[in-house]
Amino acid sequence: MECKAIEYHIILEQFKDLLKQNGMKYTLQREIILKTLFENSTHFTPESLHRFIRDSYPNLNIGVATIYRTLGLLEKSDIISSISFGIQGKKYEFEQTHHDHLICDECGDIVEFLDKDIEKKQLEIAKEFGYKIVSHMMQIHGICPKCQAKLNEKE
Amino acid sequence: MECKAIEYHIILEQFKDLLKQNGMKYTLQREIILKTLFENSTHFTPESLHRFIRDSYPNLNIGVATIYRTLGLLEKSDIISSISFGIQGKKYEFEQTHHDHLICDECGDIVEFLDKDIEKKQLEIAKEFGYKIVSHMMQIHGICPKCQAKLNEKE
DNA sequence: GTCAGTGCAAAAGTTTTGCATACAG
DNA sequence: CTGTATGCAAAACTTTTGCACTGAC
Repeated sequence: MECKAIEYHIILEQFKDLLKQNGMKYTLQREIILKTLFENSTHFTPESLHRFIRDSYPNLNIGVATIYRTLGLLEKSDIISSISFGIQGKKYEFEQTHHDHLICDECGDIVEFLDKDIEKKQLEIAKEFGYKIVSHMMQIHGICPKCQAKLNEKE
Repeated sequence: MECKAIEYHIILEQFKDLLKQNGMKYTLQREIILKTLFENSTHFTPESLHRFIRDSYPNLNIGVATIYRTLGLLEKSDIISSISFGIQGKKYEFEQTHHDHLICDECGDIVEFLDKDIEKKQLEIAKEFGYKIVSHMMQIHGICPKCQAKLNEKE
């Protein structure tokens, strides 16, 4: 917790600097969106993030447009990243160290993981085709243990 | 070429059988959609596929709804598969043997590849978390050699 | 003939844009 | 004060649905 709090201030300062450098303004809406993404390891869709913030800050009355605009800004600044999880649509998450996703197709549960061998292989493949790597992502879709149990019960 | 022609008939027969088995009908629209996806290794969005077919068969007058309905049907039947390529949206391709994608973020070019070591690792990871694997996918985003050259010229 | 499939158009979602107002710098 | 950011509502897209009609079986 302590650790996270410190990190957050660093992130916030970086964000403020970035805004200042680009002649942009630091606003309560932008901070709340950043904070919400930082504090919740959930993967938000623009719509779910909007709902979550409306519920958490009933007095704020934040608009959808602001959500979309800020998500775009944060993503372009590499502070958050987005991935499309198939039928669940595009989701955003705070950009921590890179990791991949294991997704349950039944309940939508998401496990994050990182495998060094795979990371290394990816670099090799990009090199082989002469590509300059920008990012990479991997998703494994499956059924989580809980849902497997549930499905077995039904039979 | 010869080889592809033979394969296509096999696929078409399988598709017809599948339709018959489920009390569904074999229609010209369905065949043309299947054929177009089979013959073009391009990754189509519903919209680009619609446009392509309208252009290729001006007399057919196929509706968007049919495109969406048929893509859904073909995907559910594991004849084609869909992936979301970030900003480029959801795209469909003929389901060949499994492979992954290397995508140029500049020009949208897509290279397909397969790496056995990564495939093996994915199975191990799923197992580790108790997931029953359904599918998996990997995307490496980068800049292709051509675009790298173009970008260098500009400077 | 029967019933699933189609095209069309309307509806439902999702994301973007224009504009007057609010508010950070 | 100035000009960027916001909320709102309209617009632009994308995808789904309802329905009368067509066409496969």
